[in-house]
Amino acid sequence: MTTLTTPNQVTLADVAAKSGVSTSSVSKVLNLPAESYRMSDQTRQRILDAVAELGYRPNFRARSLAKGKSHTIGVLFEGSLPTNLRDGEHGLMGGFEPVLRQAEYQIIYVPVRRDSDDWIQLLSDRRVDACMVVNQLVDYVWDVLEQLKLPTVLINGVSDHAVSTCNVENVGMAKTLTEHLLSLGHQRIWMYTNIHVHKHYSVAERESGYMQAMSEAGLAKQIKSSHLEFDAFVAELVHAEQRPTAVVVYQHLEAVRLLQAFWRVGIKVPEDISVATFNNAYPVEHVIPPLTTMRLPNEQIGSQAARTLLEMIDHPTTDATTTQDISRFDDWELIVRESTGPVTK
Amino acid sequence: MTTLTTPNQVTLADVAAKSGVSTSSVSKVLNLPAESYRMSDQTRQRILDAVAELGYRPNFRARSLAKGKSHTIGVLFEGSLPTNLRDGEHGLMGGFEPVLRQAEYQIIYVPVRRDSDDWIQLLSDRRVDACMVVNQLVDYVWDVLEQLKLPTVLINGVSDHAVSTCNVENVGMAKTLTEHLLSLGHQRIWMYTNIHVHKHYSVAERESGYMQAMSEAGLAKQIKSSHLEFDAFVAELVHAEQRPTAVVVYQHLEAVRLLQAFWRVGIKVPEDISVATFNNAYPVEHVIPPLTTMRLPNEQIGSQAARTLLEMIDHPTTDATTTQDISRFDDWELIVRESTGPVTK
DNA sequence: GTGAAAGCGCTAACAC
DNA sequence: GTGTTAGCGCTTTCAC
Repeated sequence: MTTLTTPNQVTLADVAAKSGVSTSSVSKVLNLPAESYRMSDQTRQRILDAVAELGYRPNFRARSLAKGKSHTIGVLFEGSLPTNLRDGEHGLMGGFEPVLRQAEYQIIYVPVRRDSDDWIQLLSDRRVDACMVVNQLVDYVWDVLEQLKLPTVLINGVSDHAVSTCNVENVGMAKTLTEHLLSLGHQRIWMYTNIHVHKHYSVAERESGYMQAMSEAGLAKQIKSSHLEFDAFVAELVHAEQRPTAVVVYQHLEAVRLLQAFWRVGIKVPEDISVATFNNAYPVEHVIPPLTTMRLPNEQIGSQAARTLLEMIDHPTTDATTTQDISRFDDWELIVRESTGPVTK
Repeated sequence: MTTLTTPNQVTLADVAAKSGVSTSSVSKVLNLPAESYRMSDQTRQRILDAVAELGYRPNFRARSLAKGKSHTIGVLFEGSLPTNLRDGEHGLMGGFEPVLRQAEYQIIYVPVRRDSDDWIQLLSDRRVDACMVVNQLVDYVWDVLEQLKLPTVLINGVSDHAVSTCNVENVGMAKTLTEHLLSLGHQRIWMYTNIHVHKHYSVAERESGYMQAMSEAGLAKQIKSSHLEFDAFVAELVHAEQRPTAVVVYQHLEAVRLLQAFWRVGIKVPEDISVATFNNAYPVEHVIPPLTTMRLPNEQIGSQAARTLLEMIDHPTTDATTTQDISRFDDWELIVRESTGPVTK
């Protein structure tokens, strides 16, 4: 921790005056690599001392203006702040904020909407240098980003457009989760996704992982993946003549609700049915019973996305497609809790 | 929705050129009230047309530089993003963001720490115009804000210093919640606060409300407010020779955990014990059983805080204490769910 | 090795 | 009524 000096409005000129040089010399010392210009070690030291002594910090805005770069990146999402951006201490934010802060980038969070252009104004007013798009890149957003020629990284989404993406490897993850249930002796395992809420590439991928695991276990005939609304699904399950003994739920929000729904009708978890889901976010650990989940590598994804973006900003290519890089993260982790147990009959 | 024109880098000069006037005229039209200068309606209209036609938007940074104000406000908090800032769609953010956005203020979220001065650098680099401090104003933060002479509003906290604050009226809220339990016939009602986690002025206030309600019901002797660690409290309650029939929990996080703890030891909610808490945040509605809570007026608080802050920025007073205004919000709401029920024995 | 000067896009005082 | 001018704090080119 440096001394808590008054973080006053010291300017470059003050530093220059104090060290008896011009502002341009100070600027060089502060911004350019030492090799790229010539200056006596003496002067350099004098300048550095003055900077330290005055507690000088560059004015972010003035610098942006002069450089013609805003040093701001926009984080775009549809609707309200996605829960995977942050849960508790973690989430994507935990990954990209430190990286961007480190690189002295400012972040603005931008909710996008089809029927308004507030968000376009915002991107425009702030002259953002680049964007991270979270969870999906819809067409009207893509159109704008392309027009603005903004470097873009898509996080946790897929797109037909030539855009770099950072994603979870969902297939393997879902397969692992399903295999956990299989290893407990379950055979009638359903999968549930509230497709009305979650329209996302990962739905198909997780289903695919579930199906692979089932097929490999010789249970292809048992495969059943429901896309009903929540209440309809509960009704379907409860009244099934062959009720499943386990269910893989696409997302923790529905899993939590499912526990409550089962409780209402007297179905015991895990005795009557095991429940497993994705995303080790609050409150999966604190519900009744604690949920077995897959921890997603959100922080890694976030930090990789930020690094990719910085890279794109530093090395702009005219040919957008060459910068496109697709990362898949597979360092998820199965966390077994009490919502899954051995099949009982 | 205006037409989606390319939000290009149109400058004031472009507008000036297009409408055949000087940049200062354009600037006047855009920034000053019509009464404060003279200009022919014709020219004004020509300028307005050009602005519209070119889709001109001022460069936020250039404007800040010229005005010497950053048009940025810092939202300060200790540790990680407080949950009351946002839960789901609501929370304090839902209150202040629209107000500040409307006033064209930018928000930066600043985690503060005693043993580092990153955050001071951040405030300093960005030359924030003012601050909102969330949940508590600790001394080392106050010292800095005072030194920087930053207008400040404290949200959901109290302070000895002369600072404007926006708070919940906790006493009445806790009293109402306790009265709900009393009206169900409960007499042995405990209160629980994990004081190791929550060190906050509202702890005492909520306790006070609880005590008032108990006293007025002639149950002063039954008052018991525990400050133990979570597990110790559970143990104390479970093994009490006279177990309470209801418990008021300071915060929803602990209430959720309490439900789980009771489930583990076979205590039924609400048959054996009723649980009531504060903060109608996720997942109180989805746990087993759904929790009775008080909805806090977070959005109102947030928007009031933002308005107060803008006011302070616009009308700076040399005498800080005169600007101090204390608001207490009491439009909370009791939401009764299944975790509270009539006393059974 | 170092500094002068122009300019980033805008605002505001002051001329005319 | 409208334009000129001088900055805001910084970067960068280029001259010395």
